[in-house]
Amino acid sequence: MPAVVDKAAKYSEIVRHAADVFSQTGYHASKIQDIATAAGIGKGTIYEYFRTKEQLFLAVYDAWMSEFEQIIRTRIELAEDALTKVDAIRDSAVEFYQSRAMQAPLLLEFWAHALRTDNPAFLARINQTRDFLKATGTKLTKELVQAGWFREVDERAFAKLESGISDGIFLAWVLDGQSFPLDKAFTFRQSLIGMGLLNDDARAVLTNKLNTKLKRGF
Amino acid sequence: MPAVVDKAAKYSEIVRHAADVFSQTGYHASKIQDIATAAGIGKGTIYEYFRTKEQLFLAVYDAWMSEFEQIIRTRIELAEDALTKVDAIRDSAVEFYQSRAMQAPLLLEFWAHALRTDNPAFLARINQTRDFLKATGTKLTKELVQAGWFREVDERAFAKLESGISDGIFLAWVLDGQSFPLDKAFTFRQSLIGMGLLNDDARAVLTNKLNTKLKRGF
Amino acid sequence: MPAVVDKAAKYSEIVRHAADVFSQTGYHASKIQDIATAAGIGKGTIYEYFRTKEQLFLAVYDAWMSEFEQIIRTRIELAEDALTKVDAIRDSAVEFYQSRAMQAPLLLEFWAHALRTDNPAFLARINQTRDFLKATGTKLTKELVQAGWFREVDERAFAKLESGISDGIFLAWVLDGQSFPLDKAFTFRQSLIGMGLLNDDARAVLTNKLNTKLKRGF
Amino acid sequence: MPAVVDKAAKYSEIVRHAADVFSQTGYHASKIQDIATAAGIGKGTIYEYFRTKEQLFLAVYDAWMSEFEQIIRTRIELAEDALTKVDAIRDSAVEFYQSRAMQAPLLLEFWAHALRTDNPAFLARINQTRDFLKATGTKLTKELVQAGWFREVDERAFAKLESGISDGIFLAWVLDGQSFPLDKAFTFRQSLIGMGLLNDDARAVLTNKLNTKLKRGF
DNA sequence: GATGAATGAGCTTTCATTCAT
DNA sequence: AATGAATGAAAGCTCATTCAT
Repeated sequence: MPAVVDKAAKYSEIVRHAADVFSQTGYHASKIQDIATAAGIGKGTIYEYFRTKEQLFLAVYDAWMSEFEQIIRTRIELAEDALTKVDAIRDSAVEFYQSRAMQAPLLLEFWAHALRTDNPAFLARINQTRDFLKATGTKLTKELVQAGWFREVDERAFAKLESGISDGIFLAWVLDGQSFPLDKAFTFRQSLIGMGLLNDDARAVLTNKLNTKLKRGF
Repeated sequence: MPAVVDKAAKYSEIVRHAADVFSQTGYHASKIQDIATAAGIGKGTIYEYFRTKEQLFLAVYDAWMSEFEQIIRTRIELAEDALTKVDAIRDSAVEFYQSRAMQAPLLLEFWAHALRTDNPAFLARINQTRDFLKATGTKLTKELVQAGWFREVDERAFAKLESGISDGIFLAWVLDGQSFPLDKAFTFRQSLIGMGLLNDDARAVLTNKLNTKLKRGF
Repeated sequence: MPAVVDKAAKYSEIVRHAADVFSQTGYHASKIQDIATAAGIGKGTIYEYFRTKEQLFLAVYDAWMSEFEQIIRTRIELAEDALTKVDAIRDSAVEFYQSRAMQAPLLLEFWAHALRTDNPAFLARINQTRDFLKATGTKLTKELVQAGWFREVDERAFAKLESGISDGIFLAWVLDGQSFPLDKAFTFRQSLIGMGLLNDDARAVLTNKLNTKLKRGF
Repeated sequence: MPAVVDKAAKYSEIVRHAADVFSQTGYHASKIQDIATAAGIGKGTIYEYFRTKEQLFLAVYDAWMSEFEQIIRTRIELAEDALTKVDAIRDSAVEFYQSRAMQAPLLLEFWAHALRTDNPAFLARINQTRDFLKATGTKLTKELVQAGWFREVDERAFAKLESGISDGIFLAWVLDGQSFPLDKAFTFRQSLIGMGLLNDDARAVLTNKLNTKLKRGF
């Protein structure tokens, strides 16, 4: 009666340990043997589940991003109005990244690798999440415009920018050795954007609160 | 009477070809022999100028960033008022990245490597530019606030965010296969931020123009 | 059903071929690939059994010296009295070296290497055999003194000297291109030493035989 | 007005520093650059005086051995009778080796190299000294026999053995980390040999003194 | 299915030697 | 004569991947 009975469970088990080892050591410096040892299995067994080390790398990223998307999806569904949804997305991102502080550099490695490898699956997987976020953002922006909160704006462009900004803040956070509070930075950014996009009426209502946040920094 | 007479010139020559090869092939996949061949010199000669492949990588990044900083410095000096300086920085970044579209992925590799290597010089060099940009941004923001254009804001936080946003847009541009015009994206971002930070008076004056840009997207 | 079934057997197999290649070509000039080829295995396989080329060198020496010690141990046990033991040691050394005439220069290389490397295991292994020989010689000398054959002498010093003399003769033999009969040289040395250490009574009995040997030379 | 004016002086200068570097680091680990730096000259200059690194190694050994031979020659000439000459040779060897304790391992390396290189000059140079010592020893032994000190003995064999014994003691001294007094060991050896070869009359006279030395050890 | 022994392509780095100045 | 920049052969070692058991 082994703990792991089916292929899918063992697959996940390997991905889990690969994620640990890759995160700790980096993709290039990690050895298949290390992962096998961490997973308590034989080196050859990994090749029963993954054709190459690269495929395993992809699987790790896929697992993370699938979970990330799922978290956002769940939170958005729970949110009742557009403004709450905005907060839900922001909180999802912050929590996801913060809970994976150790793994963060691996995301950079993944992006770098995706731009170099011949395997198109890497960029494809990246774009899958980007597309999801852009679609979600676009839809949400439209709601905010229609609800009268936001002034008119090219929603797709705005969503794309927002997505990029999130990655940029994350990047700065990682490169700075995570020396500033990620949530505060995201909040600051939201105040700034809000101040810009809010309609004059909404803005008038919120101006004090936003001003305070802008002056506070992060 | 050789074409290259002094060590400094040869050093730069090697860095130049290393930049080419690394950009084309990626750091890990590039072989020292490739660089030597590209530079038309012997493999051993490279080691007369750089102790390791890693050091050469660092030199490539250093050369780029030094030039980047210099461009911004020059442009800012030429600018007469704070608003023009803002444009100068934006244009510098856009032009620098666009002229190095091919090399862009290497920057990602550099960041990823910096987070993994034991050599602290990598993160140090990254922070050198980041610090320069943050300092420049902070100073400029203060000017804009004092000149009455911007409302009050934590300047350091704002500069840090702006720097992160630039990287984020760049990242999105690279990962998207440079499928959107970088300058338009930067302009869009500037309009958005401007709309948020501009004082009510300035905003009133510029609102039409900014609205148009926000609606146009990128 | 491979010819070699367990790790220990393969280990010995590699050591055996390494001994051949090292002996033929010398340690520095031998390439790991040469040894692998000689052993009919892949280069990488050697590294499954030995961490470095140096370790393999040590293993070769260890195998030789272990066998050498074993031969002496066995012979001494078979000998019935002290004088026969003396002959047993002499014969063991002569036969061991003669049967390894080809490998002899490698011993010099080993000694030279032991004095240079940071790895203390080399000198340690050398001293293991030296200590064994010194202990054996000391014990034997005591027996000869107590039995009344030898006059009084500092046994430890004598054993140490004897050990050094053996190495010295071996060294001369190797450097002379093995141009004189090793066994004759050892016999000559034994006559000389015997003539010096024998008690007056024993000496009187053996004087003719010893004189003959001394006049005969080698 | 340079300190070194002629080729011969510079040649010696290079050999001197090469001896230092080789002794310290070992032949294989020493780099030509190190020697050039130690000698305060350019790397290329060494090649004006020595065709290869190997030739330089040979020159170092040659310089040492020439000096060694010269010392013995001088001392023997100063000695008045055969017995004093014996002491002169012994003292020469002891002093030479002791004054070069640091360089001793290099002699081993030289021997090992001589047995491996294609260059016959190495073994030739070694034999030059060996022949000198054997000739000197043979002549001296003949004198001692004729003077009635020694019993009859194959003088060439004895001289050869003595030479080997000296190297053997030296070897033991080096491998033991020079942990015993070299002069005492040589004296002990001389007592032992003397006790064996001395004629009955001479032996009777010296027996007490020799017995004491044998009991004292080293 | 699981394993790990075997493999060898691959790559950085070293350093003796050359030779243009 | 002296130099040191340039060179490239050379080799130890790694590690992803295979495959016989």
